[in-house]
Amino acid sequence: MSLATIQCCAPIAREPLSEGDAAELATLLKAVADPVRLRLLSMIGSHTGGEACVCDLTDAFELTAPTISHHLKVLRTAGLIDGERRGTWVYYRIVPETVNKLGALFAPLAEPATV
Amino acid sequence: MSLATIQCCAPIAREPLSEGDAAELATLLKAVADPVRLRLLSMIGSHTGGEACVCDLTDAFELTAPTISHHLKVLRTAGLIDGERRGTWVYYRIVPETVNKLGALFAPLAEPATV
DNA sequence: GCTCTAATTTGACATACATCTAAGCCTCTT
DNA sequence: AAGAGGCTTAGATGTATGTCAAATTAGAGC
Repeated sequence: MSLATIQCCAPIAREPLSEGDAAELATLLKAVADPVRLRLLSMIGSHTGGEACVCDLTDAFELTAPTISHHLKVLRTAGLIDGERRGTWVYYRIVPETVNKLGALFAPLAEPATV
Repeated sequence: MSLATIQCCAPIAREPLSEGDAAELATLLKAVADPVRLRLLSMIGSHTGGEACVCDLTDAFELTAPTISHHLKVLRTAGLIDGERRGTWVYYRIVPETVNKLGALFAPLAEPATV
């Protein structure tokens, strides 16, 4: 790691995003830019075993099952979660690699060391 | 820092977000969940001196000045950038604290150490 | 096979949003 | 003070999106 990598700002502020990268990242960000989907994501990720049943998620909101299902589909299409049917129920879990993409985009490259 | 903080997942996956926190974060994320605004943010942040003139930004897109102005306003309202008029031109710069909020939300709490 | 529950899909609707044109405001220059 | 350039605001319009009700698929158990 060179000194050049030590600076104050996130990767998004290091160099201009290409049009293509921006479009791809915007799609990912749109998926999480909703209060219900943020809560779904955090509920799935923090649930025991790292996975949650749709039934648990639906009960936690004052929304209909189709609406929750819609939001889960948006998250799954974006690659943020992955679903699996086991018997009667469907379980979702987080895809950490995709979440990390967002973390990398906004994470500061270094702490404000001595300053 | 205790051992408990060393785990695989981002803070969003640590515990369920409250309704209020989710709403606040969603507002912030909506501001960046647009390809034009992502590029604006990265162009401003990576520009020499950490600030960019609106004129530079407008020329970089095939969009009208009012549209760019609108996007800048969205970013500014979200607290992601801050603008200042100096003479004829208006300069924008990034507000790192706000960007860091997003970084903190999605950043893994620890590297996949030995695994 | 039939029924019940879990979850998704479809279609409709109201709202939110990205974009443009036209108009207005601020600053510098002449 | 009058004009010109830079930027924002206001209003209009087409598209995208969040939500629900109704219909559909899938599995479990009787």
